[in-house]
Amino acid sequence: MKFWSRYFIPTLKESPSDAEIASHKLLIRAGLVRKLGGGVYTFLPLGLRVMQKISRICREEMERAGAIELSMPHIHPAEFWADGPRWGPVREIMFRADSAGDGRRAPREPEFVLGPTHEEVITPLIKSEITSYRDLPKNFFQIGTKFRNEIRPRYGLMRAREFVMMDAYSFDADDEGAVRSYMAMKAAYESFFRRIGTNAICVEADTGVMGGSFSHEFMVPAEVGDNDLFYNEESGYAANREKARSSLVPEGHADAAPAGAPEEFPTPGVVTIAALEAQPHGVPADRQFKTLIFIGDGMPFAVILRGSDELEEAKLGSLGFTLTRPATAEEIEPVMGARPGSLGAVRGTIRNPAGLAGVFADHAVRLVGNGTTGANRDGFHLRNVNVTRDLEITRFGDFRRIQAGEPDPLGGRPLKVRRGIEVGHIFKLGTKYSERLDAGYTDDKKERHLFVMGSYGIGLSRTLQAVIEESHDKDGIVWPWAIAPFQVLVCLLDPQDTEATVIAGRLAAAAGRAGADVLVDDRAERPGVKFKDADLIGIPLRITVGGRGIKEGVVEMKWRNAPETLKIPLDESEARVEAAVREKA
RNA sequence: CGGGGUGUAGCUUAGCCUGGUAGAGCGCCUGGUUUGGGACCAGGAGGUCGCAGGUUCGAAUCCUGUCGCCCCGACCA
Repeated sequence: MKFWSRYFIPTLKESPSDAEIASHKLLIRAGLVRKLGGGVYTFLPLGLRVMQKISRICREEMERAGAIELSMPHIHPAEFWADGPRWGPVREIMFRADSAGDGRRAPREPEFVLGPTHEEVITPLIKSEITSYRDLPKNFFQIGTKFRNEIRPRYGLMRAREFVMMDAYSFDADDEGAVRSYMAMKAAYESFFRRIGTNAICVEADTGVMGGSFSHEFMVPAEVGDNDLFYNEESGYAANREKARSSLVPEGHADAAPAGAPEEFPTPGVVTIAALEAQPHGVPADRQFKTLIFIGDGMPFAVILRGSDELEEAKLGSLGFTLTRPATAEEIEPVMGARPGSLGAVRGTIRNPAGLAGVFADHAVRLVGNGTTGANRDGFHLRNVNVTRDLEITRFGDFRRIQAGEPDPLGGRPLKVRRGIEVGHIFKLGTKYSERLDAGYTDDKKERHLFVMGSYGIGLSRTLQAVIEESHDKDGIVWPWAIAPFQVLVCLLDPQDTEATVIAGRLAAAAGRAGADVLVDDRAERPGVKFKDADLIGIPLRITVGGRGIKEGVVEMKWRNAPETLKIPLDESEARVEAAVREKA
């Protein structure tokens, strides 16, 4: 039990000017956190209590799923990262942790870095500690601080430079085992998010810089989220934008009947889809082929889309290049024979086909019959172009950015879209890390195999804020019971009144006996101030003890998420409070 | 890192364009009146106007630089 007057809950009437979104304002106004610098926050007592509750539930669910807790260092010798597979892409977000030197010079290369995640630390550890199939599978997790020098920290804890994360790493003997570990984590995540009272949705996700074979994200729906998720409740399909597919091309689709042979026609100055759409040419965008050239690991390749579609660049990851970027006009011309705006993939028109690593077409281009594309000759296009007959396609794939309303890939129902906050991510890594670090075990036939790994993360501090974003009203936070910093607030309106103080003490004790964390507002403030603060900090159950009620022989019970105030006769009050708490807990 | 914005008391801010003694609200302290949804009255403390140069008789205000913070983009839990 805590007394407000002796505790520390610095609430604010006004939001600081640097807070933009509701949850960020409330974090600060309700006295949960204070900013130290950009993306760096102190957890005040109330915020810490919520973090601890979230962490505890997370720990319980991870342990229940068979994961084992450990704790790895926050500073890592830099060579652990230099030896790893992703030093390049990750180093720009890593903090270096060197000796400060003489203040003028710092070592050119970092000696230590602050851990942004721990694959590079745990894999060598397990490599040296686990050598036999008898010790597999294993799944290790930890809950602690991560450091990432985000290019742009934002929205309070939502994207911070220092944040609290649960990260877990599974090691299995084979792929089948790795899938089992992955599924166990997926179930643990679902249970965790449900228990803390958030409505996180699991979606198919892109693996990004982590690499690996497949992945899911857990998203809390919110307007301020920075990711679009496409879904259909009936089919159960859900994926984030980078991964979302739709089934635009019907099963058994055949090319349209050719209207004739491809025919070159002059299009001086026409270098955009829109220009070709306009008169005098009048070719609708969805009858055009869009030909984009990228460089993948140093080699140019082409991507073909419908003129009306946009490329989803993340989907190029499926091509297997480790690094892709758009090609420059200077790189394109020698290979294609023309500059951007006049490009195409019609057989025989590419100047140096051997110079291309491939021509990859989005499935949707198959819908284009007798289309128009660049002639690989500046100022000319080709009409009557048909996919199978005319285009030089290495293979089809999913490359386009999808739109809400398109048919979902499972049942063809319209996809809906909404914004979401990514709070958790699970990856099936496969052998990417174990291969690079040569981490493996010996099986019962004395043969050596690589560990098949998975890695799993939940942004716990981000989750805290996502819950606020999801659960607040105009007056303040509405905490779910399980993670509320206190579950019961006994609001003692007049702490000078001895009788009321005694009653408040008894009710607080009763709530505590029933298992609630209790806060007693014993401040010498006016009732209005106390009520406003109570709503702001969002304690689920408020018990008001005041002179007016006592005169009537009642105390009042009010749930934060319900409008009505219940009057409870004094002689029943302790039992009623206990019962209310037990029902929740 | 590119683009935009902003920096004045613990918080929210006015003043800046058009240079001339730095103002308000909230919060805080004292006294009084109040006391069931952010009370009222009176008094008070608190600011080298982010920092460094420059222009000027004189700079919060104009100029240059620099730093912090916020927003938009790529990235992420």
